Amino acid sequence: MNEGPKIASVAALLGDPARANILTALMDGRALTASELAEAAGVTLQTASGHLAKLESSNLLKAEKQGRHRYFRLSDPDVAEVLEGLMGLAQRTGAVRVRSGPRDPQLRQARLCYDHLAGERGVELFEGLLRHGLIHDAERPALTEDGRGFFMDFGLEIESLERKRRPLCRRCLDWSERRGHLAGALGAALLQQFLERRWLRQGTGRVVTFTPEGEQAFRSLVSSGRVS
Amino acid sequence: MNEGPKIASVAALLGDPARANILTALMDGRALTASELAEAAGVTLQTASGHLAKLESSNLLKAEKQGRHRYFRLSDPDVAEVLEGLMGLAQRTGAVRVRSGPRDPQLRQARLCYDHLAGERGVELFEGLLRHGLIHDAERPALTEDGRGFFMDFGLEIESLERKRRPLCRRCLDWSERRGHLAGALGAALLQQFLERRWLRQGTGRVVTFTPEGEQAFRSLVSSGRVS
DNA sequence: CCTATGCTTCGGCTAACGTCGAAGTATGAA
DNA sequence: TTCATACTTCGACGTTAGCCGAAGCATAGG
Repeated sequence: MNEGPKIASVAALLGDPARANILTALMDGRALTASELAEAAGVTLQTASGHLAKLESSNLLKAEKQGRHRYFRLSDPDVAEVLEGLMGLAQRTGAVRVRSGPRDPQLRQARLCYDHLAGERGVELFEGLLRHGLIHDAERPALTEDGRGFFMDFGLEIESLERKRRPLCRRCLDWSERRGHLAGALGAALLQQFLERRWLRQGTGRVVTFTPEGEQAFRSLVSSGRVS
Repeated sequence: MNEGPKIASVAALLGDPARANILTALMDGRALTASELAEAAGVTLQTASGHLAKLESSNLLKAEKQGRHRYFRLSDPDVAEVLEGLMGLAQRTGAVRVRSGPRDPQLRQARLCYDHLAGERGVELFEGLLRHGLIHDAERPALTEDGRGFFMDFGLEIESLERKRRPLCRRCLDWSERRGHLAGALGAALLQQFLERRWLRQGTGRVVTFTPEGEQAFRSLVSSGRVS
């Protein structure tokens, strides 16, 4: 009979609960590591690794190596569209809709990206530092003289950070904002400093939330390039 | 994490080759019987019945009883759209596109619908008979006096047909044309007559093809209401 | 009534695949 | 180098689910 492309293999790929969870976790366009996806899918790392290999070799996912992590994202917006369509069908088949928890908006706002700040706040911070000349070059960021002084005043041991093999500054793509945020040794040290100053509190999982004082101080830092 | 409706169960439904074949066979909007779908899927009737039950209870298919047949069709155009989307993904995953065989167009043109003529030709015949007053009432068709004479001249034993319990005329929905064609005892007898006169030759499966003479005679019948 | 046909249900067999423990590779940090 | 972390590969176990034979309804027609 008349048959188009075989949809069965693709659909079977999407039909496994673990893989479906992985894909839905990536639907907002972010890139996540294998470990994160394993947790999202509720399976062990080995199992997730197998799934990710299948999804990648079917061109549903693209992988990108960054350090010792592998970041996965949907290979194309089309994939997300089909997933959307399937969700539409799922509703009418009686599949339960799980209410989007309150954690997700929080996650987009401020979260840990391995060891530095990501999300809206992470992007704001990065762009604020650039704007006030504390770092320069958005693509290959580096510390300026002004920035050096500022961060040392802020309590960071810049010299010891520079002796590490790890690059001081690095741009990390923020997948919820599709823009850059600050990674590298400086990014990690800044996050630590934020936590020590109790500007930030670590929530469940990767979520971090600003304390009221932290919120105020962060605003000041971003807008004026200074800490009050 | 943030999860929408669970796509896994639906995708798993589409992920079985037999079910995928069933669904793709229905993608053009036609309604097919369980047996036809079993053949299309390449499985036995029992197996297909199980699949159809699942697809129906998931609201991907709607069933309609007609005599001792059950006609299945996609419950909604949305379903076809999602299938289309999956085909798109399937192409890039490297799934092979099977060229549309030559049988399908033939099938749309002229085929057996149980025991009478269906497809484009079936619809043409039905509408020709109506137009020339050989039958009347497209919804609940009945033989006219003119028609009675015509068909008896044509070689049909109308009187014995009328003694049967089976209704003489019946309208049957043609799913490739979405219009009516002639069923009932008269429809069956007409098909028999066409075959006996060698206007029609039975091909593989449900396909029937007109012979050159048959084509000409059929044209004349439809356009003028007479046989030359 | 009877037979034929279309379809469904039941039961058991089988194959496929997701799962995880354990071991192996690669990268980063000290 | 040494240790830790991130990830992959291998192997085996276990569940799932598709599949078909056989038997059971339901409808059509004689």
